[in-house]
Amino acid sequence: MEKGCGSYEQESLVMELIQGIALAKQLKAQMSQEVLLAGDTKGMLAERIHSCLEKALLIMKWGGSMSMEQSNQSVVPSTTMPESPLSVIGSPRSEDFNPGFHVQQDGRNMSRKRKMMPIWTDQAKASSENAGEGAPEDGHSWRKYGQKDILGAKHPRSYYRCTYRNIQGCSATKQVQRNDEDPMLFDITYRGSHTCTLAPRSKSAPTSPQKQDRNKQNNFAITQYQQQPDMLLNFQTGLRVDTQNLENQETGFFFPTQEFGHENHAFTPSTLNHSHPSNSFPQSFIQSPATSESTYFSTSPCKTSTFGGFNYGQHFESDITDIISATTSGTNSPIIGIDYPLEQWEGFLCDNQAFPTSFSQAKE
DNA sequence: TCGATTTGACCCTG
DNA sequence: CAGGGTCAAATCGA
Repeated sequence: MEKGCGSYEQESLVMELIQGIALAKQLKAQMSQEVLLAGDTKGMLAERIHSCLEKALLIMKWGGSMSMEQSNQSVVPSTTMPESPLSVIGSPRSEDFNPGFHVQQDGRNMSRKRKMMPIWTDQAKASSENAGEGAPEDGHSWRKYGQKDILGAKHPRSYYRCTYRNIQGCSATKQVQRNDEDPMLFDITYRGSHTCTLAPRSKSAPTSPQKQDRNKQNNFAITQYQQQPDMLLNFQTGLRVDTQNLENQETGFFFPTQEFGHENHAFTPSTLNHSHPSNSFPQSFIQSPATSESTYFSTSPCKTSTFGGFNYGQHFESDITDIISATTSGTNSPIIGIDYPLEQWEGFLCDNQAFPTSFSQAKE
């Protein structure tokens, strides 16, 4: 794989992120008691900082992780959101690195692909509108393809895939199941990320030709982890770095995808390896498809998510090697890289020692 | 008519 | 072999 920008800088970034995580943990710990007494705003903020730092770290290490062995230095996420009953899905599943593969008719490929899927869990509370109905709207267009009664579960599990699967080979799927304890809650498990460039359901997010050109220029083309189109849009058009409002912001820390804005998402990668980030800058964010839109269109103000399932286990390396080679050697893969120059990241990181300060979406 | 949903069957994994 | 995940034909509805 081609190296992106210098690994030294990237490693430094990773170190900074690790430090940030540690600091956030400290902050969270110190605040925990008062949080219990005085509401959770600060605690939530700390939690979000922590979670987002972890996420950022994972992002930073994403590319490098491909060639690294499992490390005991993993930054193990220690917490989930207090209100989240979800735990990390820690099974050693990785991700769908090549959504460009069409729908496999071959069962072996399919199972292999299934194994490679990244997994997020999310939890959304049913709104009054959709209470008693299906899964809450998350801004993406899903098509139900199955339903199954799950052993020990009171409610059946529904299976959805991206509507644009056939058109663009988008491999994103999700499973929706009502929570046993609270039927108003939906446990949502996402697999794979959206590779479709068609506009999400609730807003138009056209992919400009310039974006694709710039992607080529950036040449970060790690394509195995595809982006949410809306996320690309966020990066391209809406991202701004706000280093001043952090303390004033009730909701504080916005990740570029916005999902941390007013929803309580806990990003808890099951594994964050710490080793040399020798690969190019990771292009892809691990992002819950639901959350990319949910800030705008959330059906619920009470939503938690957990990211997990990334475990670069023994099978990972061999699996990914095949796919990486397949992907990088090809020229017609549906590459959608982050449309955000690395220099901007670096600048951002360098200019904000207390990284992350605050991402927020520039909304009109 | 076409896209979405339902549902029984089949396949894969552990 | 059991259970979960997906397929695909049948059905529904706009």
